Amino acid sequence: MPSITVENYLKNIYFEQQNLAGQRVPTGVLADAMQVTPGTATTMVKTLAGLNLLEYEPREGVRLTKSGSRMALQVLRRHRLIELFLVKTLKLDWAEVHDEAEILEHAVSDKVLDRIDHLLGYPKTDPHGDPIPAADATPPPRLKLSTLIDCPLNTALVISRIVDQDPEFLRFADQRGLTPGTQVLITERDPTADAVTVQPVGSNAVTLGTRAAGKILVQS
Amino acid sequence: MPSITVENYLKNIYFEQQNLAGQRVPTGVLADAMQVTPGTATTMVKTLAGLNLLEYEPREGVRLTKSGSRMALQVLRRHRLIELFLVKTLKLDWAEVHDEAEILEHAVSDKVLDRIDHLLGYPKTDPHGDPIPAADATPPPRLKLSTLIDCPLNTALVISRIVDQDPEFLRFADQRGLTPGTQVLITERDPTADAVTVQPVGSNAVTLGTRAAGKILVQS
DNA sequence: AAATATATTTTGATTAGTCAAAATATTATA
DNA sequence: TATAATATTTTGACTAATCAAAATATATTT
Repeated sequence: MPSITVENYLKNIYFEQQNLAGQRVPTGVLADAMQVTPGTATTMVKTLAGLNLLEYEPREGVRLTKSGSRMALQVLRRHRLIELFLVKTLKLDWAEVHDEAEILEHAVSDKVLDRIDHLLGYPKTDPHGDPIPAADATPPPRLKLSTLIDCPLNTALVISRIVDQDPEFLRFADQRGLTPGTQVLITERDPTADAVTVQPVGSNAVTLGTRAAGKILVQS
Repeated sequence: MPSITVENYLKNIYFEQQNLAGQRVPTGVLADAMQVTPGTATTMVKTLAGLNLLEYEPREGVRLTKSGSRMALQVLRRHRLIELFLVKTLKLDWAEVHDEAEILEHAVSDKVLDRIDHLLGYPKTDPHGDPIPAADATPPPRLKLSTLIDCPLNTALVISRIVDQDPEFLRFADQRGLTPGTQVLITERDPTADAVTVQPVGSNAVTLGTRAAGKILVQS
Protein backbone atom coordinates (compact mmCIF):
# COMPACT_ATOMS: atom_id res chain seq x y z
CA MET A 1 0.00 0.00 0.00
CA PRO A 2 1.54 3.34 -1.00
CA SER A 3 1.91 5.91 1.78
CA ILE A 4 -0.03 9.16 1.73
CA THR A 5 3.21 10.93 0.88
CA VAL A 6 3.89 8.68 -2.09
CA GLU A 7 0.35 9.20 -3.37
CA ASN A 8 0.77 12.94 -3.13
CA TYR A 9 4.05 12.96 -4.99
CA LEU A 10 2.57 10.89 -7.80
CA LYS A 11 -0.48 13.10 -8.05
CA ASN A 12 1.62 16.24 -8.25
CA ILE A 13 3.99 14.80 -10.81
CA TYR A 14 0.97 13.81 -12.86
CA PHE A 15 -0.36 17.38 -12.80
CA GLU A 16 2.98 18.95 -13.64
CA GLN A 17 3.44 16.50 -16.45
CA GLN A 18 0.13 17.71 -17.90
CA ASN A 19 1.23 21.34 -17.55
CA LEU A 20 4.52 20.57 -19.24
CA ALA A 21 2.84 18.63 -22.05
CA GLY A 22 4.47 15.33 -21.22
CA GLN A 23 7.98 16.75 -20.74
CA ARG A 24 10.06 15.51 -17.84
CA VAL A 25 9.18 17.30 -14.60
CA PRO A 26 12.20 19.06 -13.02
CA THR A 27 12.75 18.30 -9.33
CA GLY A 28 12.48 21.99 -8.53
CA VAL A 29 8.99 22.24 -10.00
CA LEU A 30 8.00 19.18 -8.05
CA ALA A 31 9.50 20.57 -4.84
CA ASP A 32 7.43 23.73 -5.31
CA ALA A 33 4.25 21.78 -5.93
CA MET A 34 4.87 19.58 -2.89
CA GLN A 35 5.96 22.48 -0.69
CA VAL A 36 9.20 20.77 0.29
CA THR A 37 12.84 21.78 -0.14
CA PRO A 38 14.55 20.80 -3.42
CA GLY A 39 16.77 18.33 -1.61
CA THR A 40 13.77 16.50 -0.22
CA ALA A 41 12.26 16.19 -3.67
CA THR A 42 15.52 14.78 -5.03
CA THR A 43 15.71 12.11 -2.33
CA MET A 44 12.09 11.21 -2.77
CA VAL A 45 12.15 10.83 -6.54
CA LYS A 46 15.07 8.46 -6.17
CA THR A 47 12.98 6.36 -3.81
CA LEU A 48 10.05 6.43 -6.20
CA ALA A 49 12.32 5.49 -9.08
CA GLY A 50 13.44 2.50 -7.01
CA LEU A 51 9.78 1.47 -6.73
CA ASN A 52 9.42 1.72 -10.52
CA LEU A 53 6.85 4.45 -10.18
CA LEU A 54 8.85 6.90 -12.26
CA GLU A 55 11.97 7.32 -14.37
CA TYR A 56 14.51 9.72 -12.97
CA GLU A 57 17.30 11.31 -14.98
CA PRO A 58 19.63 13.34 -12.72
CA ARG A 59 19.46 17.05 -13.48
CA GLU A 60 16.80 16.39 -16.09
CA GLY A 61 13.70 15.49 -14.12
CA VAL A 62 11.16 12.71 -13.79
CA ARG A 63 8.47 11.04 -15.82
CA LEU A 64 5.85 8.64 -14.43
CA THR A 65 6.02 5.01 -15.50
CA LYS A 66 2.90 3.10 -16.52
CA SER A 67 2.53 1.92 -12.93
CA GLY A 68 3.12 5.39 -11.48
CA SER A 69 0.53 6.86 -13.84
CA ARG A 70 -1.97 4.24 -12.86
CA MET A 71 -1.54 5.07 -9.21
CA ALA A 72 -1.77 8.81 -9.82
CA LEU A 73 -4.99 8.35 -11.76
CA GLN A 74 -6.46 6.20 -9.03
CA VAL A 75 -5.78 8.95 -6.50
CA LEU A 76 -7.25 11.51 -8.88
CA ARG A 77 -10.35 9.37 -9.36
CA ARG A 78 -10.81 9.13 -5.61
CA HIS A 79 -10.31 12.86 -5.22
CA ARG A 80 -12.85 13.85 -7.83
CA LEU A 81 -15.49 11.34 -6.89
CA ILE A 82 -15.18 12.45 -3.28
CA GLU A 83 -15.53 16.11 -4.27
CA LEU A 84 -18.72 15.40 -6.14
CA PHE A 85 -20.01 13.26 -3.31
CA LEU A 86 -19.38 16.02 -0.78
CA VAL A 87 -21.29 18.50 -2.90
CA LYS A 88 -24.18 16.29 -3.98
CA THR A 89 -24.76 14.07 -0.98
CA LEU A 90 -23.41 16.02 1.95
CA LYS A 91 -24.32 19.45 0.53
CA LEU A 92 -20.95 21.00 1.13
CA ASP A 93 -20.02 24.17 -0.65
CA TRP A 94 -18.44 23.90 -4.10
CA ALA A 95 -15.59 26.08 -2.92
CA GLU A 96 -14.51 24.06 0.09
CA VAL A 97 -14.61 20.47 -1.10
CA HIS A 98 -11.16 20.47 -2.62
CA ASP A 99 -9.35 20.68 0.69
CA GLU A 100 -11.57 18.04 2.27
CA ALA A 101 -10.99 15.69 -0.66
CA GLU A 102 -7.24 16.26 -0.38
CA ILE A 103 -7.36 14.28 2.88
CA LEU A 104 -10.17 11.82 2.23
CA GLU A 105 -8.62 10.69 -1.07
CA HIS A 106 -6.06 8.77 0.99
CA ALA A 107 -8.57 7.13 3.30
CA VAL A 108 -11.44 5.71 1.25
CA SER A 109 -11.25 2.06 0.26
CA ASP A 110 -12.12 0.71 -3.17
CA LYS A 111 -15.32 -0.71 -1.79
CA VAL A 112 -16.49 2.60 -0.35
CA LEU A 113 -15.49 4.37 -3.53
CA ASP A 114 -17.55 1.94 -5.60
CA ARG A 115 -20.59 2.71 -3.48
CA ILE A 116 -20.07 6.41 -3.85
CA ASP A 117 -19.69 5.99 -7.61
CA HIS A 118 -22.91 3.98 -7.72
CA LEU A 119 -24.81 6.42 -5.52
CA LEU A 120 -23.83 9.30 -7.80
CA GLY A 121 -24.81 7.39 -10.93
CA TYR A 122 -21.30 6.83 -12.36
CA PRO A 123 -20.57 10.50 -13.06
CA LYS A 124 -18.01 11.62 -15.62
CA THR A 125 -16.91 14.96 -14.16
CA ASP A 126 -16.44 16.53 -10.74
CA PRO A 127 -18.04 19.80 -9.53
CA HIS A 128 -15.35 21.90 -11.24
CA GLY A 129 -15.88 20.12 -14.54
CA ASP A 130 -12.70 18.07 -14.27
CA PRO A 131 -13.01 14.57 -15.75
CA ILE A 132 -13.17 11.65 -13.31
CA PRO A 133 -10.69 8.97 -14.40
CA ALA A 134 -12.22 5.52 -14.94
CA ALA A 135 -11.82 2.74 -12.38
CA ASP A 136 -9.33 0.94 -14.60
CA ALA A 137 -7.15 4.08 -14.62
CA THR A 138 -7.18 4.66 -18.36
CA PRO A 139 -6.00 8.24 -18.87
CA PRO A 140 -8.96 10.58 -19.46
CA PRO A 141 -9.22 11.87 -23.04
CA ARG A 142 -7.11 14.95 -23.54
CA LEU A 143 -9.81 17.09 -25.14
CA LYS A 144 -8.64 20.50 -26.26
CA LEU A 145 -10.65 23.18 -24.56
CA SER A 146 -10.07 26.87 -25.04
CA THR A 147 -9.88 29.50 -22.34
CA LEU A 148 -11.86 32.73 -22.32
CA ILE A 149 -8.73 34.33 -23.78
CA ASP A 150 -8.43 32.34 -26.95
CA CYS A 151 -12.00 31.38 -27.81
CA PRO A 152 -14.08 33.06 -30.53
CA LEU A 153 -16.10 36.22 -29.81
CA ASN A 154 -19.91 36.35 -29.84
CA THR A 155 -20.28 32.61 -30.22
CA ALA A 156 -22.34 30.29 -28.00
CA LEU A 157 -19.92 28.54 -25.66
CA VAL A 158 -20.38 26.29 -22.63
CA ILE A 159 -18.18 26.58 -19.58
CA SER A 160 -16.62 23.21 -18.99
CA ARG A 161 -13.97 23.68 -16.33
CA ILE A 162 -12.60 26.04 -13.73
CA VAL A 163 -8.90 25.39 -13.40
CA ASP A 164 -8.31 26.77 -9.92
CA GLN A 165 -9.09 25.26 -6.56
CA ASP A 166 -8.83 28.46 -4.55
CA PRO A 167 -12.07 28.82 -2.55
CA GLU A 168 -12.13 32.58 -3.06
CA PHE A 169 -12.00 32.34 -6.83
CA LEU A 170 -14.54 29.51 -6.87
CA ARG A 171 -16.97 31.48 -4.76
CA PHE A 172 -16.56 34.47 -7.04
CA ALA A 173 -17.17 32.36 -10.16
CA ASP A 174 -20.20 30.77 -8.56
CA GLN A 175 -21.74 34.12 -7.63
CA ARG A 176 -21.33 35.47 -11.15
CA GLY A 177 -22.92 32.41 -12.71
CA LEU A 178 -19.66 31.11 -14.12
CA THR A 179 -20.02 27.41 -13.32
CA PRO A 180 -19.46 24.30 -15.45
CA GLY A 181 -22.43 23.72 -17.75
CA THR A 182 -23.41 27.38 -18.05
CA GLN A 183 -23.77 28.77 -21.56
CA VAL A 184 -21.86 32.02 -22.18
CA LEU A 185 -20.96 34.54 -24.85
CA ILE A 186 -17.76 36.58 -25.02
CA THR A 187 -18.97 40.03 -25.95
CA GLU A 188 -15.72 41.94 -25.79
CA ARG A 189 -12.00 41.44 -25.50
CA ASP A 190 -9.62 44.36 -24.99
CA PRO A 191 -5.92 43.44 -24.91
CA THR A 192 -4.93 46.96 -23.89
CA ALA A 193 -7.23 46.94 -20.89
CA ASP A 194 -6.15 43.35 -20.25
CA ALA A 195 -9.85 42.51 -19.99
CA VAL A 196 -12.49 40.08 -21.25
CA THR A 197 -16.23 40.61 -20.92
CA VAL A 198 -18.34 37.51 -20.62
CA GLN A 199 -22.11 37.23 -20.72
CA PRO A 200 -23.53 34.13 -19.01
CA VAL A 201 -27.14 33.25 -19.82
CA GLY A 202 -29.27 34.10 -16.82
CA SER A 203 -26.75 36.39 -15.09
CA ASN A 204 -25.28 39.81 -15.66
CA ALA A 205 -22.20 40.33 -17.82
CA VAL A 206 -18.85 40.16 -16.00
CA THR A 207 -15.54 41.71 -16.95
CA LEU A 208 -12.47 39.74 -15.98
CA GLY A 209 -8.73 40.35 -16.18
CA THR A 210 -6.91 37.94 -18.45
CA ARG A 211 -5.39 36.25 -15.41
CA ALA A 212 -8.84 35.15 -14.28
CA ALA A 213 -10.15 34.58 -17.81
CA GLY A 214 -7.38 32.05 -18.39
CA LYS A 215 -8.69 29.87 -15.58
CA ILE A 216 -12.05 29.37 -17.23
CA LEU A 217 -12.19 26.74 -19.92
CA VAL A 218 -14.99 26.56 -22.47
CA GLN A 219 -16.16 24.07 -25.04
CA SER A 220 -16.13 25.51 -28.54
CA MET B 1 -3.73 18.24 15.40
CA PRO B 2 -3.10 14.82 16.98
CA SER B 3 -1.52 12.20 14.72
CA ILE B 4 -3.38 9.07 13.69
CA THR B 5 -1.17 7.10 16.05
CA VAL B 6 -1.98 9.35 19.00
CA GLU B 7 -5.69 9.08 18.26
CA ASN B 8 -5.45 5.31 18.19
CA TYR B 9 -3.60 5.11 21.49
CA LEU B 10 -6.18 7.32 23.16
CA LYS B 11 -9.06 5.31 21.75
CA ASN B 12 -7.57 2.04 22.94
CA ILE B 13 -6.78 3.37 26.38
CA TYR B 14 -10.36 4.58 26.62
CA PHE B 15 -11.68 1.10 25.80
CA GLU B 16 -9.36 -0.67 28.19
CA GLN B 17 -10.26 1.79 30.89
CA GLN B 18 -13.91 0.82 30.40
CA ASN B 19 -13.01 -2.88 30.59
CA LEU B 20 -11.03 -2.31 33.74
CA ALA B 21 -13.77 -0.25 35.33
CA GLY B 22 -11.76 2.93 35.53
CA GLN B 23 -8.61 1.30 36.91
CA ARG B 24 -5.25 2.37 35.52
CA VAL B 25 -4.45 0.59 32.26
CA PRO B 26 -1.14 -1.37 32.42
CA THR B 27 1.26 -0.70 29.55
CA GLY B 28 1.22 -4.39 28.65
CA VAL B 29 -2.54 -4.39 28.12
CA LEU B 30 -2.19 -1.29 25.99
CA ALA B 31 0.66 -2.83 23.99
CA ASP B 32 -1.55 -5.85 23.25
CA ALA B 33 -4.46 -3.67 22.19
CA MET B 34 -2.23 -1.55 19.95
CA GLN B 35 -0.35 -4.55 18.57
CA VAL B 36 3.02 -3.07 19.43
CA THR B 37 5.86 -4.31 21.68
CA PRO B 38 5.69 -3.40 25.38
CA GLY B 39 8.68 -1.10 25.03
CA THR B 40 6.95 0.88 22.33
CA ALA B 41 3.90 1.35 24.51
CA THR B 42 6.08 2.57 27.38
CA THR B 43 7.79 5.18 25.20
CA MET B 44 4.52 6.30 23.74
CA VAL B 45 2.67 6.75 27.02
CA LYS B 46 5.51 8.92 28.24
CA THR B 47 5.06 11.11 25.19
CA LEU B 48 1.31 11.26 25.74
CA ALA B 49 1.85 12.11 29.40
CA GLY B 50 4.05 14.97 28.24
CA LEU B 51 1.13 16.23 26.16
CA ASN B 52 -1.14 16.06 29.21
CA LEU B 53 -3.34 13.50 27.54
CA LEU B 54 -2.86 10.96 30.30
CA GLU B 55 -1.31 10.37 33.71
CA TYR B 56 1.44 7.81 33.75
CA GLU B 57 2.67 6.05 36.89
CA PRO B 58 5.70 3.87 36.11
CA ARG B 59 4.94 0.17 36.60
CA GLU B 60 1.35 1.06 37.47
CA GLY B 61 -0.20 2.11 34.21
CA VAL B 62 -2.05 5.03 32.67
CA ARG B 63 -5.29 6.91 33.06
CA LEU B 64 -6.66 9.45 30.58
CA THR B 65 -6.83 13.06 31.65
CA LYS B 66 -9.88 15.19 30.96
CA SER B 67 -8.29 16.34 27.73
CA GLY B 68 -7.26 12.81 26.71
CA SER B 69 -10.77 11.55 27.38
CA ARG B 70 -12.25 14.31 25.30
CA MET B 71 -10.06 13.41 22.37
CA ALA B 72 -10.80 9.71 22.71
CA LEU B 73 -14.53 10.41 22.72
CA GLN B 74 -14.23 12.60 19.67
CA VAL B 75 -12.54 9.78 17.79
CA LEU B 76 -15.18 7.36 19.01
CA ARG B 77 -17.91 9.72 17.87
CA ARG B 78 -16.37 9.95 14.44
CA HIS B 79 -15.98 6.18 14.27
CA ARG B 80 -19.55 5.40 15.18
CA LEU B 81 -21.17 8.08 13.05
CA ILE B 82 -19.12 6.88 10.10
CA GLU B 83 -20.17 3.28 10.70
CA LEU B 84 -23.81 4.23 10.66
CA PHE B 85 -23.31 6.41 7.62
CA LEU B 86 -21.64 3.58 5.73
CA VAL B 87 -24.55 1.26 6.51
CA LYS B 88 -27.41 3.68 5.96
CA THR B 89 -26.22 5.90 3.16
CA LEU B 90 -23.68 3.80 1.32
CA LYS B 91 -25.41 0.48 1.98
CA LEU B 92 -22.34 -1.31 3.17
CA ASP B 93 -22.68 -4.50 5.09
CA TRP B 94 -23.10 -4.29 8.85
CA ALA B 95 -20.20 -6.68 9.28
CA GLU B 96 -17.59 -4.79 7.32
CA VAL B 97 -18.04 -1.18 8.36
CA HIS B 98 -15.89 -1.39 11.46
CA ASP B 99 -12.64 -1.79 9.54
CA GLU B 100 -13.55 0.96 7.10
CA ALA B 101 -14.40 3.33 9.95
CA GLU B 102 -11.10 2.48 11.63
CA ILE B 103 -9.38 4.41 8.83
CA LEU B 104 -11.95 7.08 7.99
CA GLU B 105 -12.24 8.16 11.63
CA HIS B 106 -8.87 9.86 11.22
CA ALA B 107 -9.71 11.63 7.99
CA VAL B 108 -13.13 13.28 8.29
CA SER B 109 -13.22 16.92 9.30
CA ASP B 110 -15.64 18.39 11.82
CA LYS B 111 -17.56 20.01 9.01
CA VAL B 112 -18.05 16.76 7.11
CA LEU B 113 -18.96 14.98 10.32
CA ASP B 114 -21.63 17.57 11.07
CA ARG B 115 -23.17 17.00 7.68
CA ILE B 116 -23.18 13.26 8.19
CA ASP B 117 -24.76 13.71 11.61
CA HIS B 118 -27.43 15.95 10.08
CA LEU B 119 -28.07 13.59 7.16
CA LEU B 120 -28.61 10.71 9.57
CA GLY B 121 -30.93 12.72 11.78
CA TYR B 122 -28.65 13.05 14.82
CA PRO B 123 -28.64 9.35 15.74
CA LYS B 124 -27.86 8.09 19.23
CA THR B 125 -26.38 4.66 18.46
CA ASP B 126 -24.31 3.01 15.74
CA PRO B 127 -25.28 -0.14 13.80
CA HIS B 128 -24.01 -2.39 16.60
CA GLY B 129 -26.05 -0.54 19.19
CA ASP B 130 -23.05 1.28 20.66
CA PRO B 131 -23.84 4.79 21.85
CA ILE B 132 -22.51 7.69 19.75
CA PRO B 133 -20.80 10.23 22.02
CA ALA B 134 -22.15 13.77 21.77
CA ALA B 135 -20.31 16.48 19.85
CA ASP B 136 -19.21 18.13 23.09
CA ALA B 137 -17.58 14.83 24.14
CA THR B 138 -19.56 14.31 27.32
CA PRO B 139 -19.06 10.66 28.29
CA PRO B 140 -22.04 8.53 27.21
CA PRO B 141 -24.19 7.29 30.12
CA ARG B 142 -22.85 4.04 31.56
CA LEU B 143 -26.14 2.12 31.48
CA LYS B 144 -25.97 -1.37 32.92
CA LEU B 145 -27.05 -3.91 30.34
CA SER B 146 -27.08 -7.65 30.94
CA THR B 147 -25.71 -10.31 28.63
CA LEU B 148 -27.63 -13.36 27.47
CA ILE B 149 -25.85 -15.20 30.29
CA ASP B 150 -27.10 -13.21 33.22
CA CYS B 151 -30.52 -11.96 32.12
CA PRO B 152 -33.83 -13.45 33.30
CA LEU B 153 -35.41 -16.45 31.51
CA ASN B 154 -38.69 -16.27 29.54
CA THR B 155 -38.92 -12.52 29.82
CA ALA B 156 -39.34 -10.07 26.93
CA LEU B 157 -35.91 -8.51 26.26
CA VAL B 158 -34.56 -6.26 23.51
CA ILE B 159 -31.10 -6.77 22.06
CA SER B 160 -29.23 -3.55 22.48
CA ARG B 161 -25.61 -4.23 21.59
CA ILE B 162 -23.26 -6.73 20.01
CA VAL B 163 -19.91 -6.37 21.68
CA ASP B 164 -17.68 -7.82 18.98
CA GLN B 165 -16.50 -6.28 15.75
CA ASP B 166 -15.44 -9.51 14.09
CA PRO B 167 -17.18 -9.66 10.68
CA GLU B 168 -17.76 -13.38 10.95
CA PHE B 169 -19.61 -13.12 14.24
CA LEU B 170 -21.59 -10.10 13.06
CA ARG B 171 -22.67 -11.89 9.90
CA PHE B 172 -23.75 -14.87 11.98
CA ALA B 173 -25.73 -12.70 14.38
CA ASP B 174 -27.37 -10.89 11.47
CA GLN B 175 -28.43 -14.13 9.77
CA ARG B 176 -30.04 -15.46 12.92
CA GLY B 177 -31.97 -12.28 13.53
CA LEU B 178 -29.85 -11.21 16.49
CA THR B 179 -29.46 -7.50 15.74
CA PRO B 180 -29.89 -4.44 17.97
CA GLY B 181 -33.57 -3.59 18.39
CA THR B 182 -34.83 -7.15 18.00
CA GLN B 183 -37.06 -8.49 20.74
CA VAL B 184 -36.01 -11.85 22.16
CA LEU B 185 -36.85 -14.44 24.81
CA ILE B 186 -34.36 -16.71 26.55
CA THR B 187 -36.12 -20.06 26.59
CA GLU B 188 -33.43 -22.23 28.09
CA ARG B 189 -30.06 -22.03 29.79
CA ASP B 190 -28.03 -25.14 30.50
CA PRO B 191 -24.78 -24.55 32.40
CA THR B 192 -23.69 -28.15 31.92
CA ALA B 193 -24.04 -27.95 28.16
CA ASP B 194 -22.52 -24.45 28.31
CA ALA B 195 -25.47 -23.32 26.20
CA VAL B 196 -28.17 -20.66 25.98
CA THR B 197 -31.22 -20.91 23.73
CA VAL B 198 -32.60 -17.63 22.49
CA GLN B 199 -35.84 -17.05 20.59
CA PRO B 200 -35.92 -13.86 18.52
CA VAL B 201 -39.35 -12.68 17.34
CA GLY B 202 -39.63 -13.37 13.64
CA SER B 203 -36.77 -15.89 13.42
CA ASN B 204 -36.06 -19.43 14.55
CA ALA B 205 -34.62 -20.16 17.98
CA VAL B 206 -30.82 -20.27 18.17
CA THR B 207 -28.62 -22.08 20.67
CA LEU B 208 -25.35 -20.36 21.51
CA GLY B 209 -22.34 -21.27 23.60
CA THR B 210 -21.81 -18.99 26.61
CA ARG B 211 -18.81 -17.47 24.87
CA ALA B 212 -21.04 -16.09 22.13
CA ALA B 213 -23.94 -15.37 24.47
CA GLY B 214 -21.70 -13.08 26.50
CA LYS B 215 -21.18 -10.83 23.51
CA ILE B 216 -24.87 -10.05 23.16
CA LEU B 217 -26.23 -7.37 25.48
CA VAL B 218 -29.90 -6.95 26.18
CA GLN B 219 -32.06 -4.36 27.86
CA SER B 220 -33.98 -5.79 30.76
C1' DA C 1 35.93 32.28 -22.58
C1' DA C 2 35.50 33.76 -17.90
C1' DA C 3 32.29 35.21 -14.41
C1' DT C 4 27.98 35.00 -12.48
C1' DA C 5 23.49 33.25 -11.57
C1' DT C 6 20.42 29.40 -11.12
C1' DA C 7 19.04 24.70 -10.39
C1' DT C 8 20.11 20.35 -8.49
C1' DT C 9 22.30 17.10 -5.61
C1' DT C 10 24.81 15.70 -1.47
C1' DT C 11 25.69 15.57 3.29
C1' DG C 12 24.60 15.52 8.01
C1' DA C 13 21.00 16.06 11.25
C1' DT C 14 16.12 15.71 13.07
C1' DT C 15 11.44 13.72 14.32
C1' DA C 16 7.80 10.20 15.10
C1' DG C 17 7.09 5.74 15.68
C1' DT C 18 8.72 1.42 15.84
C1' DC C 19 11.47 -3.27 17.26
C1' DA C 20 14.78 -6.51 19.66
C1' DA C 21 16.96 -7.58 23.44
C1' DA C 22 19.07 -6.48 27.86
C1' DA C 23 18.14 -4.65 32.49
C1' DT C 24 15.18 -4.06 36.26
C1' DA C 25 11.25 -4.34 39.24
C1' DT C 26 7.32 -6.88 41.06
C1' DT C 27 4.70 -10.88 42.21
C1' DA C 28 4.13 -15.69 43.00
C1' DT C 29 6.08 -20.11 44.31
C1' DA C 30 8.60 -23.26 46.59
C1' DT D 1 12.95 -15.89 52.63
C1' DA D 2 15.27 -17.13 48.57
C1' DT D 3 14.01 -18.40 43.80
C1' DA D 4 11.58 -18.36 39.78
C1' DA D 5 8.21 -16.32 36.75
C1' DT D 6 6.19 -12.26 34.87
C1' DA D 7 5.69 -7.46 33.64
C1' DT D 8 7.84 -3.23 32.63
C1' DT D 9 11.39 -0.17 31.36
C1' DT D 10 15.74 1.01 29.15
C1' DT D 11 19.00 0.99 25.52
C1' DG D 12 20.52 1.06 20.92
C1' DA D 13 19.13 0.75 16.32
C1' DC D 14 16.04 1.35 12.29
C1' DT D 15 12.76 3.64 8.65
C1' DA D 16 10.26 7.31 6.25
C1' DA D 17 10.14 11.87 5.49
C1' DT D 18 11.87 15.99 6.23
C1' DC D 19 15.26 20.46 6.55
C1' DA D 20 19.54 23.44 6.26
C1' DA D 21 23.42 24.31 4.15
C1' DA D 22 27.46 23.01 1.44
C1' DA D 23 28.93 21.15 -3.04
C1' DT D 24 28.32 20.64 -7.80
C1' DA D 25 26.54 21.07 -12.35
C1' DT D 26 24.29 23.82 -15.96
C1' DA D 27 22.89 28.07 -18.16
C1' DT D 28 23.33 33.00 -18.87
C1' DT D 29 25.75 37.23 -19.05
C1' DT D 30 29.30 40.14 -19.88
